[in-house]
Amino acid sequence: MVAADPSRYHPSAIEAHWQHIWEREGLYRTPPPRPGERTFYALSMFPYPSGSLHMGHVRNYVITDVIARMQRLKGAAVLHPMGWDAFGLPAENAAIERGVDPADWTEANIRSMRDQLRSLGLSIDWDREVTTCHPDYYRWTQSLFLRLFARGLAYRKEAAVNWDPVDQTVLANEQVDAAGRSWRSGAQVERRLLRQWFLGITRYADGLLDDLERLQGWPERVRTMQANWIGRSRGAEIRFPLALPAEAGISVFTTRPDTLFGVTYLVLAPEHPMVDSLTSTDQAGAVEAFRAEMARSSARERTAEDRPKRGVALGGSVVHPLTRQAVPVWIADYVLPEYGTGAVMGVPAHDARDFAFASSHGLPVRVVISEDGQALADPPDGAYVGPGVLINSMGFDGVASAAAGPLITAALSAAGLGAEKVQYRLRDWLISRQRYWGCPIPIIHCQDCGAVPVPEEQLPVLLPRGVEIRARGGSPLASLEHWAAVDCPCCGKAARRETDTMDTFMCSSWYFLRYTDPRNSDSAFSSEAVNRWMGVDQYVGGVEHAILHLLYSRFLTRFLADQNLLQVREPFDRLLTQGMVQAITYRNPATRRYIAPAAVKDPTDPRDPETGEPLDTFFEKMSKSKHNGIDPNSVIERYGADTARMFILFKAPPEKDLEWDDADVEGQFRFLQRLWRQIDAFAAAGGRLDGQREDLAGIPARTLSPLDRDIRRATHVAIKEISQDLEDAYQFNTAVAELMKFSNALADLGKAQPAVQQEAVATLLILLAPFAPHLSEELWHRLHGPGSVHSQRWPSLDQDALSQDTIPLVIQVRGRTRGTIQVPGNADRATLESLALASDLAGKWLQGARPRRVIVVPGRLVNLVP
RNA sequence: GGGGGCAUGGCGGAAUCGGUAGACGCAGCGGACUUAAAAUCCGCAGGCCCAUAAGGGCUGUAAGGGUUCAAGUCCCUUUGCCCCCA
Repeated sequence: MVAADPSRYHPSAIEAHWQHIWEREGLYRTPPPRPGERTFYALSMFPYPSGSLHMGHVRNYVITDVIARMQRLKGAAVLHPMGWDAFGLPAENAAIERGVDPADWTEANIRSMRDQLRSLGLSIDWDREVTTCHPDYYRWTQSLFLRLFARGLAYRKEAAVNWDPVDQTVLANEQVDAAGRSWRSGAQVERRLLRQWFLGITRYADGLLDDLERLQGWPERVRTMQANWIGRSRGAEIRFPLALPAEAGISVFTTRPDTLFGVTYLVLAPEHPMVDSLTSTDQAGAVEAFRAEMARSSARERTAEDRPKRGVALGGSVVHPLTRQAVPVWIADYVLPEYGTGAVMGVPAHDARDFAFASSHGLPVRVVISEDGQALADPPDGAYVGPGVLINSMGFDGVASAAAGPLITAALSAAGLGAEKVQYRLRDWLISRQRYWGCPIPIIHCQDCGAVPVPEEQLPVLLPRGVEIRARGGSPLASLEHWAAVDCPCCGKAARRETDTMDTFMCSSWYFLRYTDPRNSDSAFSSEAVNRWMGVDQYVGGVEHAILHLLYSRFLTRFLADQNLLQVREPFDRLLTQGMVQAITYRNPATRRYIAPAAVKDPTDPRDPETGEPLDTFFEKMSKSKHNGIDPNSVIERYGADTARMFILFKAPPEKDLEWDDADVEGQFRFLQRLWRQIDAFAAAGGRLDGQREDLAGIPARTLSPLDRDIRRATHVAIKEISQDLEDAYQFNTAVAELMKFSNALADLGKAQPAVQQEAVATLLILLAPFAPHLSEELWHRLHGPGSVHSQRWPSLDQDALSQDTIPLVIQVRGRTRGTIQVPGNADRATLESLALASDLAGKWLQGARPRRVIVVPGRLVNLVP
């Protein structure tokens, strides 16, 4: 308890006080769950330690904290940890720009962010903190890599990769945006051929796709996004031989084998190995020039749909597998080497992209499907992609297109020129990064033995300290001879370490497993601990991780389950994707410059402080460039963490975007002050929460005075509504509204009998505890409540307390509401009908007519239909 | 282009299985307290219309249509916005 000025609410005084006490007493240390005890794993996506907490973090962690606190009150053993996604480029960029050591920079950021997190009053067990850049963590990331390597799921291959010329590193496809720019540096990404490490996620594609259906606790749209990303399509692989009956040829994948007879050309990726042998001498120059140009542009650029499809004929041709006619071969920008077989068959009549390509290059269009089976009189003016009946297709004419695919595939199969095939959009996961500040890949390259794993007992392969990091020139580790030079663990000869580090998504794809057993030095986690806590009951984070982080985590969880290292195959049972925190933004429409809100004098008529021009206003995600960021520290300093928490929860439902509004923050602060005064008045009148409390549940509601009964009803309505709001869909906004209603209903609290007062106040403080943990704890102690408010039991609902002698009944006439009458709360249908018919409202609106039909909804309404 | 979602007062948002639309809050207005202001407390409040008033009527959930005793909620069409994939 804090002494100063007891009648006023001073959050700054009480919050630090209670944070200190909770920590000292270990209130939030995860209890070892007893046998049979219900466990609950509440997890927030751990942050990158950038050094400053922003409002998006606050929203994320407050949501998870409310859930964790509520589960504790409901008697569960709760795991609610926090950690740091601590490898990554910003630390390295800081090293380049300011010469600081990435490790020092990261540690300092973690310290300051940890302090900021503490000031929010989160019920986190800090003893379980996990930091991915610490050797005692990344030792196990390396071990995980070696497990994958041992099963052939980590492998090296030469690949055309996305090269970021600014950050001097390779990027995964997912890290390149639609405009072909790096997600981090914003640079135009180039394509290069490099030998890189990959993880075989495609081997798990079917399982990852099929099990999405079972993730009923995930938002539909996240599951859809993952399904699209995996992109399974069924079709056929078809071989176009160079000549018959020759063996060799070009294989294509198509989802439309039914259009095979419409093929008028073939297109290869410029990088396809067959390009040289199919290029005629007179086309050699044009082909070479085109390939050189393609090497400079990214995959996204090449396939962008709004630009013309460019290509060059090679001069050579292949043979159609069924018609045996010659098919000319082209190369074009829109075919990518790593996609399918790197070659597609061109069917301009039935594919929009092929039609566009054929039109601009004068290639013939051959219609083989028509809606009614009749041949078309005129050449089509666009591709027909719908179903129909085959024409011009040799023996397949008249067959429905849906049935034709398997028939044609079977014919090809018989000829040894094709087979059914399932194709995925998902690629294997490229994890090599030519950077310093990441987890070293524990591999040694030996002239004789090849890629040799570092023996498990030699892990971790420590990241060397004191390394000079330059802006350009690839991996800093590669030039570190004393580090890279080692003996081969197999043959003992001089060998060289792998100098690439891992994609940080690798580190963040298993951290939730480490939390269950964070200090284990013998293994990544014990099976006992991991199986006791996994899967995560509630995962909370931003929707920006809907694809990558969540898919990678699912993949590694499945892999470890296959290794019998854990029992669950899916890591996250329920997922909540919280909306962005937005703030008001001002922009001068003429200059397109953003104006800081502080510089705008009159928000009702916002004008440019320099020119006086009127400004556009809208809500956008907080960011430095838009000058609209709100610093959580300043909000906490001014109003306290409890107000910030309440505001964020109340202002919008958790999955929707939230518009920051200072006036609403103020309003929330006022509510907490009002609550404080309310409880203070109760205390001043001698109210306490210690000692034996009378059990009101046994006393029938009708024996209480009307006021006692009203207050009890408000108490139990609050229990019912708030429990419901926190049960299935997390509706924190309406839960806070119910707390306000409850408080408003206690205006005459002091006139109620002591037992009713005590029940109301204790209930109010316990229901409030997950939302405003400091305020509720302080008031609980002022009233001499036993122990901590956070160690109480969630109040249980007394149905009888909700009962009312009379309730309003809506009278409708012909479905239109005409008013209400008071009826006994327990009246049956017949009584309700006769009361409704006898009412003044019925008399007025029916004017003596007898209703033809009467609909009675007990407890709600009676509808009279004349 | 394909897939998914959303649209409710001046604003953020409520509304269980179709059953009094606008809970709760912000902003606003009126009153009390005060020398005054702030703070606090009490009250009003979707729109339009009638009435001196008490009160009453009509209308209203992007637009249009449908199902139903009853539609913000279900179905169809249109428009606008957002997200994902191309």
